[in-house]
Amino acid sequence: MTDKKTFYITTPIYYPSDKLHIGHTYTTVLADAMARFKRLQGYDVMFLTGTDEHGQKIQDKAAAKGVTPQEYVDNIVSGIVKLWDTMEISYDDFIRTTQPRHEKRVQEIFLKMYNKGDIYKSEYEGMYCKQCESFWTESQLVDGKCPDCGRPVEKAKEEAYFFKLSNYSDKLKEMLTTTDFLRPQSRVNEMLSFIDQGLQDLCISRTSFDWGVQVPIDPKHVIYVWLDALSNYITALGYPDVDGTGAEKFEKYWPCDYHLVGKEIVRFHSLIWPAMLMSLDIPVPKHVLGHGWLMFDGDKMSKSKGNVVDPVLLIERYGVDALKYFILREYTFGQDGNFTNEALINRINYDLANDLGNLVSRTVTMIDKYCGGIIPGAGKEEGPDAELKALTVSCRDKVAEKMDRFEFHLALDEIWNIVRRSNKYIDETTPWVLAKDESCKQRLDTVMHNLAEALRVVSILIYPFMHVTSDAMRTQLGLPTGDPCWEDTAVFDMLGGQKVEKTGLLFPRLDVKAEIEALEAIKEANMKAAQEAGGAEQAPAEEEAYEPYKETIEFSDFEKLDLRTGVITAAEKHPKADKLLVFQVDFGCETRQIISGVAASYKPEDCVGQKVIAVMNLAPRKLRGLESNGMILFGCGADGKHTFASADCKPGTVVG
RNA sequence: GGCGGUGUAGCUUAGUUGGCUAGAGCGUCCGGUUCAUACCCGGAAGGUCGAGGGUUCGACUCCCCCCGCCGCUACCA
Repeated sequence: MTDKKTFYITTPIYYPSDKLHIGHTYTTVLADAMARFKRLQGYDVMFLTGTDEHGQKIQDKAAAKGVTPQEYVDNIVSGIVKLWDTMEISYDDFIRTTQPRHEKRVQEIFLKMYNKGDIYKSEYEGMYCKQCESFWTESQLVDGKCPDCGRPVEKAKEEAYFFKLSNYSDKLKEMLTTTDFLRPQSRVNEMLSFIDQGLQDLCISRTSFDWGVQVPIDPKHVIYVWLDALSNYITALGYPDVDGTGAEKFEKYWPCDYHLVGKEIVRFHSLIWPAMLMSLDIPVPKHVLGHGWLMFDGDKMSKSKGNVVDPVLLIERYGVDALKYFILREYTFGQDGNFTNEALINRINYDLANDLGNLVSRTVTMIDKYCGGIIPGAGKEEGPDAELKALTVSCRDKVAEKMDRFEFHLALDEIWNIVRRSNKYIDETTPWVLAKDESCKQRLDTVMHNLAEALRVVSILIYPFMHVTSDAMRTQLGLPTGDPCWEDTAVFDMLGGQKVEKTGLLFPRLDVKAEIEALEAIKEANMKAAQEAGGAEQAPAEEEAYEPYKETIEFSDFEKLDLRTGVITAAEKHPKADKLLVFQVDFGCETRQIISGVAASYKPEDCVGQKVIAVMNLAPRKLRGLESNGMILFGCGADGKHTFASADCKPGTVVG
């Protein structure tokens, strides 16, 4: 038992159906830096990450590969663990939703909520996206497809258990408005307006697949995604205490200090998750932090485009610390960031090689040359000494302040102020001039001492962000490596007598042009591979091509459709809807008004004169106040673009 | 359409409760230095702080309106 203040931070648990990319790396690196920083400050830290391994998608993928779901996820998860090892992520626990410790507790959580009366059985009907494991109401669909991933959905109906999310609307609103639970603040309004539109109860079980945690009171159901996945944050701490071993960790670390999540899952973490906890009568987390996405050359990264950045490749080329530094220094938490190879190489060269690396190199070299390799003790203060000292020892508070606001980039910038000031200090004191004059030996020693001190402090401050480099610096300064002491950043004159050790360059300077060419070449190869990928398991675009056929129908079913050609005689934007165009279509015998959701693909004026095929006998329906009488057929691309389906014949011709 | 965010030098961006010549990094130009990874240090040029209007002694900072971009959300028979 200690009295240390605790700090609990989590990443989302990742879905192991694909290789992780730099987006996952981003979240995890942020969490890792924060965890390491808090440990350095003396907190008792619990840093949790893991994997969310259930669901139909994994069951399907495993089946396609001819392995069991467990074998399938074991394989991928081992890769994820390896990646975090490579990245030297300092997690304290790695939870997998297929572990017994999780499964039995999720069942218990289900029971608790059920006994509370917050879970009821009903029937779910909706459009289901396998990829996202999400049901959507028809109105949520985009072009009849999953609004999240754009893939086709299928109608599904099944008996299911529901969580009374709607019961918690008021409490959630109160939580969001009276606390700083959710950051950045701009997301709060989005959540509030989402609540105001009426929260629907949440479907939390499925019967259509069985790769999941069994519902304890109804074996044919498995617990479905969010109840299973979100619970990891407490099951990992041993809640609920199902085996009588006590939930010490839960007592100690809950409520969580920070759930770090990408902006795409902010909603689940700030509505469903707290509501679940309210149902369980346990405190909600202190904060949910939504961060932005990393884009690539201004584009959203996606497998199908082949512009996914592979962290392993970058680590192999530049080292863990370089990649971490770049990620933490270049981007602002909460905002989207743009990843470019040029920015990466530039950061490495300017900040790491030129500024920090070169500073260490020149300092150690001079101590070697001028002081026989031994760091001199403190001397008389003069000239710029005071300024260097003051800046150096005051840095820690500024860093801590920035870190408390998750401003990693500003925290690093603060540290680099010491680096920049030190380089300037060398120019001001000109040690090489002092070295030529024996009478200046004392001053020279003092200058060398001060530089070594500044570097010592830097080596501690960068530890949470770049511990490999921190250790390397300390080795060169003749200091012990391993966990440095936070308190040592507040004092200046600690060194004297240590033997410096030249161990080589911290960061070699890169040939910008050559590196970018090399990275571009790799990217080109990836894009080409993505395009040529025959394996349907790769790109969504490929899956699109193999979109499963719908159920076979009889000719008599087909005959029910009345398809005819027409020509658009007038088109205008729907006055009350952004995505809708209102067409007047001449079918020979009559002109009808038909509305289509294609405003993103066509300008009204470009549609006039367009020959179309339409379903004539579809029941009329009002859309935002205007009646649509029939349906015009379009080809629907994966990117949401529509193309008119047409036959080149005169209006009114029957299509069949 | 509703709600919210955002728009600052060529690029990336700081700017707390309105107040000294709007800061920084990269790029560009000029100069200095040689301990160091052709690095480092200094200086300069470059901003109508998206457009317009208002409040004020004074606004990048507050108010109104407009434009651009982004997010959430509604409409896609």
